Parts: sequence; structure tokens; C-alpha cells
Amino acid sequence: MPELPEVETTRRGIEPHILGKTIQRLDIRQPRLRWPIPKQLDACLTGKHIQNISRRGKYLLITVTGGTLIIHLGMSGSLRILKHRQAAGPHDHVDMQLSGGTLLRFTDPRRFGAWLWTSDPVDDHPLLSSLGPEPLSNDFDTEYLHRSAQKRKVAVKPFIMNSHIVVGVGNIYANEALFRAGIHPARAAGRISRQRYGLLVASIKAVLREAIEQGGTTLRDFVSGEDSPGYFRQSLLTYGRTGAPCKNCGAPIREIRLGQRSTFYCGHCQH
DNA sequence: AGAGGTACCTGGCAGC
DNA sequence: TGCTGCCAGGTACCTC
Repeated sequence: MPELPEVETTRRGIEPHILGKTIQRLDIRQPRLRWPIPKQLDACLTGKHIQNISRRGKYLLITVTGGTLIIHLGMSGSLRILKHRQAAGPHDHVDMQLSGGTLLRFTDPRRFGAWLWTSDPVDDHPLLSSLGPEPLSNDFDTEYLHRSAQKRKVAVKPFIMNSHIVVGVGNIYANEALFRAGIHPARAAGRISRQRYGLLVASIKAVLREAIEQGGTTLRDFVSGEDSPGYFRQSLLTYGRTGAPCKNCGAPIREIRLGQRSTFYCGHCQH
């Protein structure tokens, strides 16, 4: 579920419901996520006011007095707001009870997600300190990406999915951005011209912006918790379309594996 | 330093 | 119906 647009959609979805509220209690049913939920997290959060909800890459950052809760949704995680009591299912690992009767519930079947705490400046946290720029910021530009790719032999698709190069570009949007830029996903990162990196930077920004506008590829109603098909899914030009005609030229979309990830491209349009 | 593989987990699905 | 194997939107960490 969560690539950057999904995480940003989550951030925007929960913010109006939790900003300014007081954390009354944390109910941890399953502490074994990617890393164990810290034992002291409950004590760190209880009684604190939520001051800010931000995002760095795919990390959600919930700032309270005295520190920051760092949440990652992993492969299958989701957050939703419950206004009415609802029994917890087997994958509902954490509930955050807030003032005014609001509940923030974390669900994550595969448990690749994370709930961590830091009382230091959040950008100094080891998970965040060496991340690349935000793809929608001005720091992520043609010059930066082209320079970062010099002499790199890795294929361009895993290159742009590397969070130390740029954050937030997951498998779906990497495929889509490379298609829009006309770049073959297996091409060595160091063998792409500056001009073509200009196209790629613009494509990454465009595809992420459009996906955020449409609420991500999977869409969630944060209040009711009902899942509904993400509107961006119908905009996908390559992802999951193996054998289907390229919407640009009609040639069949091909599927290969790069860095153990499914990769989709048009052999006619992408070089 | 860079490249590639492994690990963490569960659920769903294709194929037998 | 049930088993097996493979796949899944992420990413830190290990080895070479």
C-alpha cells in the first residue's frame, strides 16, 4: 500500500483528527514490528499534546512535547481514525486513545512497519539522518540526480528507489516515472544524459503529485475505515500491465525482475 | 564505496 | 479441498 503518495494521503487524513489532541493511552497488542516497539513508548506519549504531524520520505512524524513518534507503514501498514468503538482484529497492533473519544488505530498484517521514539531532533535519528532529498522539493533537481548517478553501474530503477538518493519512490511510481521519461529501467544509472535526467526528475515529480491529488493508488476513508479502490490505479501505464498494449504505441508491456522487484516497461518506448 | 542478496512477516493466489 | 511455492506497494543490514 504505502508509497509516498499513500503516506502523504495518510498524513493529511489523520491530521485534522489528531492535531492538538492529548494522548490518553497507548494500547499495544503486538509490539513485534520491524523493530520491537520501545517499552517506554507508552510513558513517552501518555499525557502529551500532539503538536505536529509531518512526513519525511515514507516516515510519518508525530511531534509531541518532548519528542517525536516515528511511524513507518512498511508494506502493509495503515492508520485510521475511529470515532466509535470497534473491536480490534488480529492485525490491529496499536491503538492510540486521544482526548475527545478519538482513536488512532494501526493495522499491519505483515508487520514490516515501525513505531519508534526519539527525544532528539528527529532529523538526527539514524533512520532519517542519511536520507536523500524529498522528491517534491527544490533540492531534488536535474543537477543533483545527474551528479549522484556519475559512474554508478546499478540499473536506474533501483537507483531511483534508493532512499539515500531520493526518498519516497517505490516500485509502482518508479515504473511509471521511467515510462513517462522514456528511459529503460535496466539502463545503468551512470549512462544516462543530463538532459534525460531532467525528464526523469520532472516525471517523478509529476507522477507523485498526480497520485497525491488522487489520494494514492489505494484509497482509504480515514473515518469509516472502509477501503475503496484508489483512483490512481486507473492511471497506471505500466505497473501490473504485463502483456497489455502500451498506451502510447500498442506494443505489449514487458515484465522483468530488477533487484528482486517486478519491473514493467515498454520495449518500444523506453531506451 | 558500490552492488547484490537476505531478512523480517502474513495473506492471497496459481498450480497440482 | 488441501498442499506447495511464489508473489506482494519497504528497506536495513550483511557480505563480497
